[in-house]
Amino acid sequence: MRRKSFDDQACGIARALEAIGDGWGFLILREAMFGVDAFDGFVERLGIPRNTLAAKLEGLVAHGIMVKEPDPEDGRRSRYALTQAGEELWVVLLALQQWGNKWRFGKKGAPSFMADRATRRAVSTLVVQDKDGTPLDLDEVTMIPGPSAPAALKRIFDALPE
Amino acid sequence: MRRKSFDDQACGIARALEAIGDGWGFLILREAMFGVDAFDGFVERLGIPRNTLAAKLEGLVAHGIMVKEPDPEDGRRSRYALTQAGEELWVVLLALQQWGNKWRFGKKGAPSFMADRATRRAVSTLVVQDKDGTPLDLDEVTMIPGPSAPAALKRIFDALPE
DNA sequence: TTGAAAAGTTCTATGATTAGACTTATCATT
DNA sequence: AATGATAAGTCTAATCATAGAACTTTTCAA
Repeated sequence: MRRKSFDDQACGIARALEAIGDGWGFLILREAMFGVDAFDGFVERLGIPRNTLAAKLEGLVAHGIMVKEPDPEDGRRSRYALTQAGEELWVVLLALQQWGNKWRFGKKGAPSFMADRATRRAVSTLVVQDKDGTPLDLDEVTMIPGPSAPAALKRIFDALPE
Repeated sequence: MRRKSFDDQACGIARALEAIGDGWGFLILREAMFGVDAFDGFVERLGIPRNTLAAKLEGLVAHGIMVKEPDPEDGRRSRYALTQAGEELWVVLLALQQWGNKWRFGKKGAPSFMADRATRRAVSTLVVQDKDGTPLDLDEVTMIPGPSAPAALKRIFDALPE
């Protein structure tokens, strides 16, 4: 059955996930951020089935994360590029990578990481902080309704445990 | 058909996605981070089918992101709690939320956001920076093979365009 | 002109997801 | 002690998405 839509949820996380699609979406973005822009490029790098890729790219374009344009130098090609919104997703990918590199490779350590192109030093670890720059822990943070939140949502947040 | 595994990919992003599972995985984590710890709690908050939830929770536990333990005060209940690894995923959720809040709610603005529990001010926007604290842009960053990278992977990185 | 490359589309088999009814064990109430 | 309600799943059926591979169409290069 069709997967339930996350988009109705009044939550940026759900909306972001709806736009990206699924795991393939993240991996397509990863490749796009590091140079791939051709259909067959994604197929080769990811091993994704062609029909699946076509559907995922269509979704990313529909959600304004990528744009599709004909290659001016080769009429056979299409080029897929990140929009501004798409580029800004690199923070999400970095967060995923830092977590995966820390927790999913044992003592061998990570086989790859993002680094400053100039110095070739790893990008620094993301930290969550206060407006004043004080680092925050998960238990110091809560979810708060914004100005546009419907009353029902506010009640939910008031009822939050912990 | 069974979705292709991302786990073989020598990349922290793919490994993280494999562990989290899919969109439901992220949403389950979101709820777990803000107080939900019971099976029915997830069902009610997410509207997720019970069998799907059972499968997702099993996956999260198997990957060391959550733990399942009997409730000492009520023999009917199980409690699902985040492990250290699971808690550290909140950076990923925050990145997703900040992106979704910025790009997916139009001019209405976001209906909810993460805030400092004490001051009730929004957590500050995540910034990618250099080891020295200099902010970095996507085009100043590249993917680099780590010490444990197999030779084949190093060749791939050498061949990276841009 | 012939062949290869690029970007999809089409096809089939199979696994995954959904919704809702059902089961089992435990708790609370009479 | 019996009854009903809760909690956490399991089971079943229909529907959907995915994988894998072959196929089509357009464009380029030799």
